[in-house]
Amino acid sequence: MSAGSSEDKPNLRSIASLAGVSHMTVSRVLNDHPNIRPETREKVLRVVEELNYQRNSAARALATRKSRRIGVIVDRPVEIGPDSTLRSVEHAAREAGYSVSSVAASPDDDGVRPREAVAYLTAHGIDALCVIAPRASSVDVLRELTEGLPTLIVKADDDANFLTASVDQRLGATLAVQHLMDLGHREIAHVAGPLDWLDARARERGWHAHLKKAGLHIPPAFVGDWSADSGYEFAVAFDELPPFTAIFAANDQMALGILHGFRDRGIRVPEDVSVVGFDDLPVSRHFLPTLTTVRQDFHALGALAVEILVAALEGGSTERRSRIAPELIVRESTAGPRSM
Amino acid sequence: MSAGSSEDKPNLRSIASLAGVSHMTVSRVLNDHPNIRPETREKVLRVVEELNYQRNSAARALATRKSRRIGVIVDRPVEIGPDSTLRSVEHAAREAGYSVSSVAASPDDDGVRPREAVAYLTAHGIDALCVIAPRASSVDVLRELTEGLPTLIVKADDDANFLTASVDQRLGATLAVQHLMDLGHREIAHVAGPLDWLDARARERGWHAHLKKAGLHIPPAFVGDWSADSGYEFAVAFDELPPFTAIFAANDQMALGILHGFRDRGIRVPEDVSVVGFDDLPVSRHFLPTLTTVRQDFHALGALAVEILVAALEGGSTERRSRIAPELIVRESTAGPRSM
DNA sequence: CGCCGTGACGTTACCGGGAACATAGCCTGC
DNA sequence: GCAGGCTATGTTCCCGGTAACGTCACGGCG
Repeated sequence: MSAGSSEDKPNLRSIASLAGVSHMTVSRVLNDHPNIRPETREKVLRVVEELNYQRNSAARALATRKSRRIGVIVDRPVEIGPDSTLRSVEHAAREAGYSVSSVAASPDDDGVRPREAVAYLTAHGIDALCVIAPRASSVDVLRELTEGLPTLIVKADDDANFLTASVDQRLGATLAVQHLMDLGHREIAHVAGPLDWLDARARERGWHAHLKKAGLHIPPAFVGDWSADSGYEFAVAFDELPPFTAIFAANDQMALGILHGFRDRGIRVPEDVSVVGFDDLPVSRHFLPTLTTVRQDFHALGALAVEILVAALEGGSTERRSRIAPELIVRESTAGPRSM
Repeated sequence: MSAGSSEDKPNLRSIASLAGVSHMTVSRVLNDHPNIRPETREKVLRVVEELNYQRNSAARALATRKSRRIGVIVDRPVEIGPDSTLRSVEHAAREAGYSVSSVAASPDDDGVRPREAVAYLTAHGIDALCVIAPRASSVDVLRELTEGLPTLIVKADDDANFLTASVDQRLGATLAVQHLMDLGHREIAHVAGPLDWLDARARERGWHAHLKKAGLHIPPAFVGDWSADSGYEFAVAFDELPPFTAIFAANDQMALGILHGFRDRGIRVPEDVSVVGFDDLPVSRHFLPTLTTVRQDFHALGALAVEILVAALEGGSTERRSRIAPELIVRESTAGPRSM
C-alpha cells in the first residue's frame, strides 16, 4: 500500500530512522524494556506496524546466543496419514541439510489458521514452505501470503503460484469404485471428508466421475469430518438395510466408524454392505472385518515434496509437480452385493 | 578428553589460529571451496575434528540470508500417542515464543539414533531438548550428550541429570489390572511393549506389582513391538482357549491386533477373554468390540513438558518433574471371566 | 624482461540485532 | 547552588559467520 518505500526487508535501523530515534530505542521498545516514554514507544510501534517489521531471528540468536528453539526427539511416532507425510518431510529435509519447523492444527481448534501459521514460520526464518493436507480456503489465503517464498502444496491440481506434489486422489477413488463395481455393486454411496479439503474434494469427484462414466446412479454424498465418530453417525442413521450395497469412505477412520455403526445396527459387513476406506493405516488391516482400502505412500510423498522444494531452492527448478499412484488393498470388508 | 583447552565454544577464528591460517580459509574449507591446497584443507579439518567444531547456524543464516529451514503447515494431523504429545509440545512452545525442531524415528529404521539426533539438533541451534517416548538405552546415551543442555525426558522416574514429566504409567497399569480383578479375573496376562522402552517397562512393572500385591498368579509377559501385527501374532498362538481370562495390552494397537487374532481363532472378546488396552486412541472407541483402555492425556503432557522446560530456561526452575494421572475408560472389550 | 593471469590465501566490511557503557536533562536534598 | 541519582536515549562494539576485494608468489608469453 505505502508508496514504494522499502526495497529490502526493514530492519532495526530503518525503522529507527523513520521514527527519528536510534536503533537501540527500537530494540528496547520491542523487548519491553522499562524506561521508554509512552509517546516514544507508540511512535516506534506505529512505524513497526506500518512497515510490517519482523525481527530477524538469526541476528537475534547470534547476538543473544539463544535460539529460542527447543529440540524434540520422538521415538516411534505413529505413522498415520498426514503425520507420516510430515515425518518423511522432516527426514528428507534433514538428509538434504535442511531443518524443519512445523505448525500443526491442534485438536482444539478447527484447523490451522494459515495467516497465523505463516506469520509464525516466517518470523522464525524459513526459506521455503510446504503445506500438507490443505483446505481450499487455506490455499486461497496462502496465495497472497507467500509472495516470494517458494511454496509447495500437497495437492493434485497444478497451480501457477505453487509447486505441487501429491498422491493421485482421483485415481485412488477410481480404484475403489472400480473394485466395488467389479464385485457387482451398482449402488455405491460415498462418505466424504469436509469438501473444503482438497483431498476430500478430489476423492468425491473421482467417485462421482467414475459412477457417471459407468452410467450408475449417483446418490448424494454424505459429508463427514474425517473422524471415526462421523462415520459412526452416518452408519447408525439407517434402521433397515440402507439404500445402497457398498460404501466408499474417504478415509479409514470414517470407514472404521461405519463398521462400528453398522454392527450396532445389525447390518453385516461385507454380507449386507461392502466398505472401502482410503489411506491404509497400519491398523486398518486389523479392523474387524479387515478393511479394504486404498493405500497412499505417504513416505514417498514427503520425500518427493522435499526433493521438489530443494530443487527449486538450489538448482534450476526442474519439475514443478509430480504425482504418486495409490494402490488398492483388498481385504475382508468388501464382497459381492447381497442381492446377487 | 582433551585437557581443559577451550573455555567457550570454538568458532572460525579459534580454529583458524590453531591451524595457523586465517578464518576465511577455514570457512572456505568448510564450504568446499576450490583453490584450497589439500594439505591446508587437512590441517584445518584436523583442528575442526579435534575441537569438535560446529558452525553457528545463526551466524551463517545472518550472513547468507538463508536459514536452510523449511516451514511446514499440517492441517488436521492425526492425534495418536507420542505424535500428539509432539503436537502439543509444538503448540505450547509456540505459545511461549519458542519454535521446535524435531527428529522422529522413521518407519524404516529401528528407532531414533540419539547420537545423530542430538548432533543434528545442536547443529541447527537449540536451547533445550525434549525427549518423547524414550528407550532406556537412549537415555543412557543422552546422559553424556546433553551436558549443559537443559533436557527434559518424558519418563516417570526421577533423574538427577534430567527434567522429567510423564503420565503415571504404573498407575495406569494398576487401573487396568484392578478393573479386571474387579470383574472377577484371576488369570491376567500382559502383552508388553519392548522392554527397552521406559513406558513399556513401567506398564509391565505396574501389572506385575499389582498382581503380586493381590496374591495372584503372575504369568510371564509376552513382549510385542507396539504394533498391531505383534498383538495379532500373540493372539493366534492359541488354538484353544488360552490359559488366562484377561489380557492387559501395553497399547491400543497391540490390543487391536489381539482382537483380530482372537476373532480368527474363534475366541470371543469379552465372552472368552477380556482385553484392556492403553492410550485411548481416538479410534479405539470404534474397535469391535469397542476397547476398554487407559486414557493418557497426551495433550496435557506436552504442555507440561514445555512449561517445565521454559521455566528451567527462563526462571529459576521451580519444579523439576511432574506427573499426570491416567484414566480408565471402560467399554465393551471387558466383562466377567468365562468361568463365572 | 616486464606484463598479466591465476592459485592460494588474507583483510575488511558487512549481515541485524543486543549488551555495555556514555550522555544529557531533570529532580532531589542539603 | 551544586553533587548525586534517576530516566530516557544514543554510541560503540561485538556475536560468528560470509562476500567482496586485496595481496603475493609463480609461471607463461610476446
